[in-house]
Amino acid sequence: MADVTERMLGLLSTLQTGRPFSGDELTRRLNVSPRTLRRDVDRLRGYGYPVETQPGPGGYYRLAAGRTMPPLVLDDDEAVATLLALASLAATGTSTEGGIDDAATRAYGKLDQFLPARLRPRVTSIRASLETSPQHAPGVTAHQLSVVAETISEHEMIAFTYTNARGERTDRRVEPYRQVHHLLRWYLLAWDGEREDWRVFRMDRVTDVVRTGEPFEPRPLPAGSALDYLRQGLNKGKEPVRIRVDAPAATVIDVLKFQDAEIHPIDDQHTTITLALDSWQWLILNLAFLEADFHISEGADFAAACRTFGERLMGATRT
Amino acid sequence: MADVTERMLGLLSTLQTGRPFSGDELTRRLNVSPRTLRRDVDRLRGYGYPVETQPGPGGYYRLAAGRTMPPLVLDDDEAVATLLALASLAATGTSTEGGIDDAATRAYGKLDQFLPARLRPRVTSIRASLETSPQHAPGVTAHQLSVVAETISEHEMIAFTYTNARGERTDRRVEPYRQVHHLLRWYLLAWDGEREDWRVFRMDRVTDVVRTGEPFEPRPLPAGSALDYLRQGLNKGKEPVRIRVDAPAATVIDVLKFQDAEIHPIDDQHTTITLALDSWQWLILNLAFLEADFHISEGADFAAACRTFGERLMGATRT
DNA sequence: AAGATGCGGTCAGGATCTGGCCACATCTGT
DNA sequence: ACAGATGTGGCCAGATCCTGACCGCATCTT
Repeated sequence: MADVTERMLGLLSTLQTGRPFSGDELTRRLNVSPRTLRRDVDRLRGYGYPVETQPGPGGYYRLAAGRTMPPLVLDDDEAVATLLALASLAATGTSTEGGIDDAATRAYGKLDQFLPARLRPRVTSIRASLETSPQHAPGVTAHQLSVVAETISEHEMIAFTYTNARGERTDRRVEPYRQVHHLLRWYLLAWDGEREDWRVFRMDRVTDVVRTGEPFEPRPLPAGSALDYLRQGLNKGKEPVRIRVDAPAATVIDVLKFQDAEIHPIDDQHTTITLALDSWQWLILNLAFLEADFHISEGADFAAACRTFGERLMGATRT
Repeated sequence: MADVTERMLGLLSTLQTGRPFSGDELTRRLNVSPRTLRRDVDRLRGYGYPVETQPGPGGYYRLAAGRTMPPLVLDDDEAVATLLALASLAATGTSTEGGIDDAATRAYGKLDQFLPARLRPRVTSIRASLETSPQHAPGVTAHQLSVVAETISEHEMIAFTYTNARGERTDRRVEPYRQVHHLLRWYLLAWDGEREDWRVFRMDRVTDVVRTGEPFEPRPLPAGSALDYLRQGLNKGKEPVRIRVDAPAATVIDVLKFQDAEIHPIDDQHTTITLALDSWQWLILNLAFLEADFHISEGADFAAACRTFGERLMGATRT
């Protein structure tokens, strides 16, 4: 009895010629019974190969090659971009069965079979010459993301188990609205009925997703986009802060150009910054780049965060 | 446990990427024991696929060029991964005409034609429900990357103009060896004949690539991999820093995801970070986000910067 | 030398495969 | 309409293969 995989590879090779073969002919080639041949054909179909048949006199099995690889209208750049996108995603994850990175790896290994013959040498040369830096990111399964996407489209509630950052598990039942990809993480924006509020979940902490079959009436999103809401969630509160800096206004404007702040010169060498603080860490980064002394005139919470972090920095350097 | 044939086809796809994979990584992807993996590799060898290995630290399995691949189909997860990869790459860049992100955006819009009809509803629902966060990264054209890949494969010298970080332009003529994707940037590892040494170039600073038609005799790479050499080059002249953090490794990995650092757990609640210091300000930002105590074990310059900035923060809060 | 990788034999238990048999569906040619 | 030649899929008992665990070993790097 031959190795099954070997036989399947042989059958694939035979069928990829695109010719029709009668069952009788295939059983002779493979040296198996007609029943086993039928199982083999079913097996190929299970893997996604579109094997066509026709019963009756002159009946046959045939691999519908034209449907496996439909004519592609990707131009050269698009094909290369697809390849590079897969290479990049393949390097992002934990190499777990079912993970997106695993699926991306396999797709990356197959892509040339879906491109016109003229692009194959290019794919081969890119693959041979490209290295990607591994990037650790929490695993999410392609299956879970696509199930959730379908329930969003169909306005169907889902239930799942959520594990928060401290390891506590809760069962949730929500209306799903958007999935967001942000800084190597996948998030779900959903309405939580029990809490009567919007919630953002990290998809790598979501397990045991179940489709409830229960439809919901869509409600308006809580912000312009799910991404906006996600960002707001990551930045709590907005404390008014005023800082006097020992630096010229022009310097301050240059360093704080990505910060939404009001900047006024006091004199040639001193400047006032006024802003609504959303992240003390990002403001500290800007102040670090300024490399100038400063004084916090307003903003007790920010001052407290600075004191705490300052103490921490001093403590870190003690031997 | 997957059907053996299915698993072998998946393993073939994975190995076809040309990358080296450790046994550990493959066992995780395939969800089998190490012993079974070894049998699978033997099985592939028996079918004529030349799988190379290297034992010892950094050991791996890799598929050498040789045997033709059987016809392969995209499974559901692979199709989803392709879609997500394109979505992610489309959001990464500067939206410049000709850039990879531009091509990825177009391919993302065309993916349906790529896929069997049964997957179309899934693609549609993912597209409708997914948002991706824009990520600014230096732009590179798909055309340039593929031209360079071809010259690497064909051992052909290229000429180009290079603009360094200070804006100075030089003409270069080099032997190209590898393109590397690392932390959102594309690099080229090449041998520079004039300088008689290896050089790493950022591809977004490379312009006016010209194929010279002149072949070169390949020389051995300067390190185990181009990525290793790239890391050494990027780290050259930077201060080695070692920090002990009172936080679990998983938390640290989460926060330092865009930092090129080695992160090792000491125990459940303590972690060591080892890195070459690029910018003390950016590292301080990461440490601020960690919200945990830490101690600097190595890196006198960094410690001094922390002390100075700590004093500045403390001074800023005095009334 | 220690440790991290790959290697291959052996075993018991479990899983899958096989050919034969059967009733059935579909198609073509007379 | 019918006969015959094709493909279809369930069921069964017996045979075969696969698996993880265990073990001792080889190779490579630091």
